[in-house]
Amino acid sequence: MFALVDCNNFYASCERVFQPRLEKRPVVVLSNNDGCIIARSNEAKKLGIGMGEPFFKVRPLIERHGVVVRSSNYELYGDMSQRVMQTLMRLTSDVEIYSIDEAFCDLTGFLHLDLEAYAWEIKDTVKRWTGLPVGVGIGKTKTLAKLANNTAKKSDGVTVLQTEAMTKAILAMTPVRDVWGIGRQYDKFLEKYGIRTAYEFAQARDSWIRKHMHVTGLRTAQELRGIPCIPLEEQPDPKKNIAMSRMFGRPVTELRELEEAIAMYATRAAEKLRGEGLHANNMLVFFYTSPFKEGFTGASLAISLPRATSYTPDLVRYATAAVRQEYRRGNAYIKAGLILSELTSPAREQLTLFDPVNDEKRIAIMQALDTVNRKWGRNTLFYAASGTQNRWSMRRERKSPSYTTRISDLLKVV
DNA sequence: TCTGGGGTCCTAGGACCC
DNA sequence: TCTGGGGTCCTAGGACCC
Repeated sequence: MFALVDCNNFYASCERVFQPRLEKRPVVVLSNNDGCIIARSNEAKKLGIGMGEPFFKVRPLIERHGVVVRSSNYELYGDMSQRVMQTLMRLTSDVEIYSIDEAFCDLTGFLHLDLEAYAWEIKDTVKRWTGLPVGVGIGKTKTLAKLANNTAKKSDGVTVLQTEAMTKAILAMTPVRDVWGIGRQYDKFLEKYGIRTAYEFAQARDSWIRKHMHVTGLRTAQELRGIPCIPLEEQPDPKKNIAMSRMFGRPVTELRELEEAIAMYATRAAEKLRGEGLHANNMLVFFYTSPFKEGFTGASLAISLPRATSYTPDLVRYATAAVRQEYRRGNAYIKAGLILSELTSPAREQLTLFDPVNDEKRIAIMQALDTVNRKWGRNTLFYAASGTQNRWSMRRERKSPSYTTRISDLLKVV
């Protein structure tokens, strides 16, 4: 048996923990650059504010109903997420952190318990220790636990798929697009063949599913039938890509600003890379103008690095060179970014024959840099290439304080 | 005027090898 | 009458997830 624990309206709920006056009020959280709606409290959902909708489109509705709007505050959400995960690890043994607001638990060692009571204990404890509401779904496979969690959200917060009959009943009630692994395209496809519910999908012929939806689709069907195909993964696999991209706060036309931005993204990506203990062999640099406007254009350049590296100055140099090569005067760029790929572990890399590089010195410099920035905050030390003004940086006009991660933002009780 | 960011897996098809 | 068989590696693109 697996449990899926999922925080309700996670970002919106995080905002509420430290501002209880937002309780019962509609709250939404915006994406980076204050562009789209990415989280909504139940009250906001009821008003008809859709997930992913551009802020400017729903703005009249939001103002009419006095909806509370927040820019996203990942410092806060990341820290609250850790608290939830730590709580779960105290309550059960095997936990897979699936996303910032969700975790799977393997309940193999807990089958002697009353699972429903146990689910309630998880829910109540997380609420008490972190202030966040969660839903708990339990089923024979991860896909069924997900499904149960879906149901839990609509009822009182806990659903356990104990018996075959109950599982079947819930499958028959669930639209197939709500199944984990079935997205918009497959939903459309399945509808053509008259498959509308999770139950109907689970009944489809294996060879037919395999042919049209490949092995992943077949796995999903098997899981719905109660046959586990997707194991719990406690240790995350090493990352295969590290990306860093942002929309600009306003269009960028100057080469120098574009270079600054990409230098900053390269710096941040290099930090992530070192955090994973990996080196990159490949870099993709891209930037483009607005796809919503006439004359949409952009550039992307893949660079095969001559030597695997996580050394910030190297990455900054290649990234800015790519920008200089592909930049075209007269374009108003709205977004830029880079992706590091072919990540390898330094221990098993091939050195080039004539390698003039003093690795020890470079490693020591990066360690010092990371240590200072960890202790004193991001960008305490930074490369001049990323500029000092950053007029292009993203908008975050309605951000709440970093209550749990900055001493200056601590909540004051007066 | 204003439309997010970061990931994974799978397959088909081409290039190439013996 | 009618062009072998069996592989690997790589990439682009499509699907999905949160």
